[in-house]
Amino acid sequence: MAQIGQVLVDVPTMQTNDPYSYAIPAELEHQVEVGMRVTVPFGRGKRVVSGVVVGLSDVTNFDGQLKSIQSVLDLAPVLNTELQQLADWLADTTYAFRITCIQTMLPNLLKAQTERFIQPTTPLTATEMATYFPDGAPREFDAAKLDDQTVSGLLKLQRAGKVEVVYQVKDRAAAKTTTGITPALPVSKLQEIQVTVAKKAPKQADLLAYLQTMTPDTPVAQSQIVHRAGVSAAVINTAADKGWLTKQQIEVYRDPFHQPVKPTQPLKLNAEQQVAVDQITTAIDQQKVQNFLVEGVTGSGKTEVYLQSIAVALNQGRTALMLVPEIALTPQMVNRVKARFGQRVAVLHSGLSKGEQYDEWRRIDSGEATVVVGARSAVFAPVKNLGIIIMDEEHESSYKQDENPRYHARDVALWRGQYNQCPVVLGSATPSLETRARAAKGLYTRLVLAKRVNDRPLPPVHIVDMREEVKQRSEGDFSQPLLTAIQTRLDRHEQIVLLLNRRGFSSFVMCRDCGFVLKCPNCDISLTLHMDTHTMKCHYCGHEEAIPHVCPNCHSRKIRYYGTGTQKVEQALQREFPSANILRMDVDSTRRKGAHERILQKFGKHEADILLGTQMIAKGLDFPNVTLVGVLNADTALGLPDFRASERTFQLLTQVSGRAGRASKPGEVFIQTFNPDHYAIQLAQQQDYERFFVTEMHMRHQGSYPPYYFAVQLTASHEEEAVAAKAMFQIVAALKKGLSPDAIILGPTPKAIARVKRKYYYQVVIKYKQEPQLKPVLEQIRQAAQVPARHGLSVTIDSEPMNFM
DNA sequence: TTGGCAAGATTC
DNA sequence: AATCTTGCCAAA
Repeated sequence: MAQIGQVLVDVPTMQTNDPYSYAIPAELEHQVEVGMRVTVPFGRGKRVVSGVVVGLSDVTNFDGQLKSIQSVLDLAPVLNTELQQLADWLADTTYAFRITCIQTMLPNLLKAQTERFIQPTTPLTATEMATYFPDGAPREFDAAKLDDQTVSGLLKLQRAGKVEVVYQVKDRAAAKTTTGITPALPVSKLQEIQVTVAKKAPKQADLLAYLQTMTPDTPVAQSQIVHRAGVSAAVINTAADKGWLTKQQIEVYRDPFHQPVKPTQPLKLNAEQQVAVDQITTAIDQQKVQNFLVEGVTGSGKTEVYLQSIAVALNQGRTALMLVPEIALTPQMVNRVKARFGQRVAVLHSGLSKGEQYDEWRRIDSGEATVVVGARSAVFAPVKNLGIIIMDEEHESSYKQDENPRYHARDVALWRGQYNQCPVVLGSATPSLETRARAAKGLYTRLVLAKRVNDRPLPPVHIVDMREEVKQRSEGDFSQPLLTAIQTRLDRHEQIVLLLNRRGFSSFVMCRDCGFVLKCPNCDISLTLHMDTHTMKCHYCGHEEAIPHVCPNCHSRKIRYYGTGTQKVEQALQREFPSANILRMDVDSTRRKGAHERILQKFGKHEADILLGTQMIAKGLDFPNVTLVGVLNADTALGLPDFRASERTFQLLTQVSGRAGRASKPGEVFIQTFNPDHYAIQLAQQQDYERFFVTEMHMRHQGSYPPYYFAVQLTASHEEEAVAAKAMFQIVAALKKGLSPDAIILGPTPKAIARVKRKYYYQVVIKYKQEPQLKPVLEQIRQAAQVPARHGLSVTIDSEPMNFM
């Protein structure tokens, strides 16, 4: 039996990034396993923290007095062997702490929290008791919540040894329980009683009859019995008193899906779909690590290919993981999977409560659920024996996490495919350049679905040159052709989707006399006007203030709104079409839980004529009555300092264009732009992904950008601009010294938005092809960043960054 | 000398 | 992250 446990403590720092050795006390010897969470004493005081056992051994190379594991938080490991290895790989490739990686992989509820209490050790004076312990009991000790005087007073008492701090690690993982019922008598006996009470107490007889149908020793929830036997809780209580049945607490899953889904059968595939399914099937059959790129235009039936591929894996007794972007994880989508695979499906996404997430996680962990559908973090679902991994809308930037660990779900999916010897299927109508380039190199098998399932042609796309429009009409967000087109649809009672590209765009307040722009006091960006709350808000830190009526700079009254916010467009639109019903969908109108779905449902039922929204309306919606799609400002993203600006614009325009005329009615698309000649817009009009790919690859080659080069972004931030800048210059010096001359170092430069939440940001981007010294150099920078970190300087490393802002 | 505080080191 | 340790200041 192992004597020593290697524990990663829940303290995310460089110094504690390696496991610490703890003795395993005899009474826990048979309980502790690798992958379990434990609590351990940590530090010279009485501090207790949670940790994860990552190894067992009989020896340790720590030459000191070992402390003992205090308690075990799990009955079974929460990390299986695969996920343990994955955590190590993740920490290694993303430059994140190992414990942070593990926390990210586990459901939120398994993140134990420590609480600190302070209590007297010796009788205190009456005054001291009254001042510090008014309740006469130990109190929670959180320096941030108490005022300075109380804190210093308590610390003084602590130094005098009169009070002590005690720790408690609170595990929040709690399965939901309900009252369960088991028959307490054999069937024959129950039947006997049933006959005697039949006349006088028919309800009791009903209950007795039901009890006879139950499997012995298998409790059924009381609520179920009330429902099925048609008896009240009072009847059950009486029965319990008479000793006919016993009550006990049983664990149940919180069921986030109340409405039953009607099962569906596999659809007939067209030739292209069949080829795709056949190839994927072969890979599953042969347990081959063969990865696929399914490149299918909107409406080409990618989902059906996914579903039938999943069915193949399930038929072989294996499991399936399907990743979709959070925004596409609508009930529409989830129901399609549930309809095909029923109870075997588990869904993981942020819309579920913590408890529901934990329950879905347990259903997967126990093997009860064999199909997992979820957003980014679902890639860590504890599914065993994976037969296929699918990643839909592969190009979506939301697959990359923009906090530590900065992982890309695609990389994790490929790792798990390798581990499980199963194919990974990446699907998109507009694949990322990285993926498409890898397919070109033969790393992925490319499966093209060029035909739309109903053979409907893609809608005609019109480009409206807004430069001309502005010349002719003075101002406004709508061009004449678009207004005419909207009117036509309204007359025909057809629906319209209008997209306002909000990336890098907002409505701000500017003084027309002196040019003063109202800015956030904490961040380096202008405040956005919000008409619903009648305030100016900062989109980065949440700062809020009143709308000025007089310019704070020159006291002019001519301070006006500029730019285009959804609310402003909605008002203008309403003015143009007073009788039209408009639904607005943006960050504000969808903040409340489920608001997103409610708006879509309303629109689906044709309770509105026009759906006006931001990026979020571009994804996966299928409304047959929509015959017109308008993009109000196609090019606001093009000017951004990001080498993916063209790619994002092309993807967005192609995706929205696919939203028009999906059923029997023909559709039409209008794209308003100030850059009508830009290749991203031209090629989106022609829906020509291949030519866009070739053109953009050429641009990337010219600029030495991914996918020709790898990229790493380093960022330093501090409240004082000079400190952040100086740190970045030192980092650049270290990079230049350690890396080969072939590495291209861009910067240091202030970030595009240089100041966010009172901090200044400086960044540098390294582009490289082969750089064996990169990892050690970055590790060294990470080490060096530990010391100044406490003075408010933080340094982050982002491998293959998606966000350059 | 004491005691109060910030910077630095240490945590199996 | 949260202690404990160290080194330096001034008050007493």
